[in-house]
Amino acid sequence: MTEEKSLNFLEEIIEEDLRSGKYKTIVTRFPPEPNGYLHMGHATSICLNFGLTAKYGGYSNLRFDDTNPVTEETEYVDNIKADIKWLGFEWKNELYASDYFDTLYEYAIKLINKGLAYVDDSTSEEIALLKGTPTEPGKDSPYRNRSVQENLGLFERMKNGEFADGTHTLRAKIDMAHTNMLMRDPLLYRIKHAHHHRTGDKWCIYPMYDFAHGQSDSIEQITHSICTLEFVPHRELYDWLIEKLEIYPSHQYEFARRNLSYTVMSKRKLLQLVNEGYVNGWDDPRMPTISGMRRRGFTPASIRNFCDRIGIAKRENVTDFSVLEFFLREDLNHAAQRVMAVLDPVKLIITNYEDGKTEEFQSENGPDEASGTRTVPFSKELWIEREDFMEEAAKKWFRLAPGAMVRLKSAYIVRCDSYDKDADGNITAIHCTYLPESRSGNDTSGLKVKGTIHWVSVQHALSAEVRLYDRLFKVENPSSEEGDFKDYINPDSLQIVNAFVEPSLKNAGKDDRYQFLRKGYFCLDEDSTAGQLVFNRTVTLKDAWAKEAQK
RNA sequence: UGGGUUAUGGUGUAAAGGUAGCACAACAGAUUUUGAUUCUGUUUGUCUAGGUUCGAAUCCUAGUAACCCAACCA
Repeated sequence: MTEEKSLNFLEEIIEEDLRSGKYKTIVTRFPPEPNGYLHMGHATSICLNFGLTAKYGGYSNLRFDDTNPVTEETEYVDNIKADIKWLGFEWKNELYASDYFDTLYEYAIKLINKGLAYVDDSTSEEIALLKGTPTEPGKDSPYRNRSVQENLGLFERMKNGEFADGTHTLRAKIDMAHTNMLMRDPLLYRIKHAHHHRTGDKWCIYPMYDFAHGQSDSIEQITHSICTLEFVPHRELYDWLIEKLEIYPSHQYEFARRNLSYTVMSKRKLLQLVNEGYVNGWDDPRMPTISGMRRRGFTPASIRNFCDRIGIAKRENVTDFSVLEFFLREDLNHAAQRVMAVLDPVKLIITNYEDGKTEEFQSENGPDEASGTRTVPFSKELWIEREDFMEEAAKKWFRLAPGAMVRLKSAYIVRCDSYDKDADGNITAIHCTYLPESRSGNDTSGLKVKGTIHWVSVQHALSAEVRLYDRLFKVENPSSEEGDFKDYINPDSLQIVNAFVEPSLKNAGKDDRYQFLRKGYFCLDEDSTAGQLVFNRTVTLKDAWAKEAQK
């Protein structure tokens, strides 16, 4: 069986580079800025960068792009590393752009000596003004033609801390009339008297992204530097700097960032959700962050499979959330232990079952024979799901209704005889008779019932808090709607219920995955304690009845 | 007449002049002690207009639309 899988455009480039002998082996890097948490968009990049070197040989570095000390913190570094490991990837070297600050400083001096960089005393407003606009050329700064000696002296004084923040910058000397705004004498260094999470107070000048990223790539001899489409205009500058500096020629390639429907994926927006209390932190299970998805119960494999399947290209896109859910369910279907839990309980009383009697049934743990069985206790009074009973059976309804029969999973067939209602019209109890000869495993009743429902024995049940999560936004693309994206938050994205779960869940483990039969996939939340079980719903099961009911 | 990038079913992604394919979604059916899973089948697409060619998603010409670029952020 040779299944031919087509290549994406990056794989094509790499295969050509390998074939032509341009490279013997490839090196990529994942370059997060340690100023926030990783999200699903980063996962795409991680899978891509690490996946490429795994496929073609070579290795990937983890490099923190820590050139802005004001926003960056070590706490983020640790979380980012944990997230990448959890996703299942290993970097060859853990590196920091700040490791290269000395080299970068020398590069700057080289540029000054070549007459290709100058110190500008303009304020940021003045610089912006002289920059022009996309449709109008810029004008030269009055400081543009300083001598090499003067520039050298000023740059050194910048480094020595003789100037206040914002008073001087080092700029490349390219062309103020260039059609590419980034080539209009871009800033290379700025003054920031700030404490850096790694270099401390050694520096008060810090390189800009454009004077750090490509140079770091070059220093690490990255062969394929992969980034998102908004960096396309930077490539011209990326190449210019490498050429003028005469350093190892890394090459930049761009792909379109991945968007997911019903969520937002920018650090800025996610930060707002956290800061303004719409969610409970970066790892809130509704967040598209790696940590949030982990807490929600996503598996690393489901995320990796998703990234592989949706592919990579250069056009704008919004991937349907259902694709992610598909890979989640696919993985969980095999990984999850089956258990019974009733989320919206109503009491079912078996009138012809002996008072005080208890039986034990064996129920399968999973779809594969190998997953084995577990013991579930049964008695006269059970909790069942309120939605599994209808006073008047609908068309195609094959659950409980007056006169109707259902199978209690792994136990007996019961028939509904009557039910109790309170003054408000709420069902308070359902009375049934059971068929002793329909015992699961040796059913001699000869009856075939269409419906099977889950249950939990009242006297054996454990109570648990269950957090039911739904999509965070009501619309597919909150960012493209009128007004503020937060206006489209789904008010029902979290619903907390008190459920009854089968006693085997007493020993639920942190990494265990469960399928609450017929209800969805769940995992233990970190808020869970010995006295109070707390479960998160990862994702529901597909529900054919819900669709039928809508008709 | 700023520059750049991109256009293939509802969504994502293939097809390097030769049968428009795959996945998700949707729909129909079979199996089912989970209305799950599994299995079978069906619907839906090349931005527009010209041109080259026996033959065009692909090549040419002219349009159109969307996105990115004017942070001492990355």
